[in-house]
Amino acid sequence: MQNVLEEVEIPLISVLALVERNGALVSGEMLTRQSVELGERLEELRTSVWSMAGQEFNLDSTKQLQEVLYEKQGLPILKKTPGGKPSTAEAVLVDLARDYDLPGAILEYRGLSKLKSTYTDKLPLQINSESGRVHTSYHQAVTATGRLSSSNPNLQNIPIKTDQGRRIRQAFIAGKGKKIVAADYSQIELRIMAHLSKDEQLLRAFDEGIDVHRATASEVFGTTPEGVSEADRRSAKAINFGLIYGMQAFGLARQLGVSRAVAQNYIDLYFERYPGVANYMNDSRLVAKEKGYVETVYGRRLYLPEISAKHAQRRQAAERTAINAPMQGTAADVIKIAMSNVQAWLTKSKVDAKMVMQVHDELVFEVADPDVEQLSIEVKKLMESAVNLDVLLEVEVGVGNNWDEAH
DNA sequence: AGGTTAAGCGCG
DNA sequence: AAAGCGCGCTTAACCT
Repeated sequence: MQNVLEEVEIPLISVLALVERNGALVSGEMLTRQSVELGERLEELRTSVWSMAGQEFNLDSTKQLQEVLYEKQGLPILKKTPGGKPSTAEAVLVDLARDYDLPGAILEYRGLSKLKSTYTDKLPLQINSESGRVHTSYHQAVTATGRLSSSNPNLQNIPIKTDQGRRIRQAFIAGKGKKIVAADYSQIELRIMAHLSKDEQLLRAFDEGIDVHRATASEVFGTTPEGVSEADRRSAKAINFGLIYGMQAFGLARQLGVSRAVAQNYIDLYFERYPGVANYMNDSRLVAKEKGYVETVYGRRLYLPEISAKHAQRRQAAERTAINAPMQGTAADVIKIAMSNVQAWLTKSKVDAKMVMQVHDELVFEVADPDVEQLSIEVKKLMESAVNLDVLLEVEVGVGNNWDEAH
């Protein structure tokens, strides 16, 4: 088994070097403009928070914020940090925002501040003056699961979830006469869960090419697929993601804002409908305990010494890792194989295209206009056929003038 | 002054 | 927050 990984990891070294050298073209001007706008907005928010709080303080200071919220304003302490201090984390402030004005304003400030300090301020400074591009470093031997990591700058956490965040992504552009092509594996970890668990119901869902969250919702909540409400689909999506991470009723309840009993009921129903998945979860824990490690489809191992720990919290954490690592790790193996195959094709085909980024389940290319169609077709084919599992892999390809448009 | 940790949050 | 997995970066707080 080990040699399977060597066949992937060793050629990948040169692919990664090439991707790093290619670099991503980023418009420093666009980002700098956004920094100015964000600065003005943050200034307004700061003043408004100060007036709500009845005092001036440093919004970036956790300590001062704790004093203002919990001592001066007397808001209830819902959770504490591991260090025993009252927490001001996002999830806590979202809770508090239902009953008070201040937490919401703090959250807006925090969100925008993060975008400015990490992205719009910093990325322009990291543009290489010769290439006009940002050249990240990809690390092949950092993560526990076999994923790559990216640093200086990290291009695997560029914003996308908010409108302001997407504006940052819009600064990742294609050169003159070129396009950005982004190719994403669709639901790859869930598909791998279907492969590993051999659950008939889940395999069939992917075979039929249907919306898997909708299918889960219809199974768990006992409706027809067409009759699934938006809320039920959202719950099913949370269940599906939660399963990949080894989440239990407590966490699902928190995620969905329902009681623990209701969450437990959802999980019970799920395992009833997808018995193969239930077995797989149990087997993962057992295998980890017996062998001391778990492995991906291609034999990448993760040793879990704490799987037999007396300390329940640590043991349970190891159990969650035992469940998650084979899925996350197999997905990582798959995209690495795809990257090697895609680069081999790029090199011999002479299309005017470069692989410029990898973001866990996504590959990003910069492609000359005339070659966009050919590259899109070929990359989709190579990614979907990188490996042969019991479940189909599906890749979605998007094209645009910038990274945001390509999604 | 400079390094490390804690808290928080961006992404898959 | 985490009884939800994997990362890296920023600021403040803490320490030598």
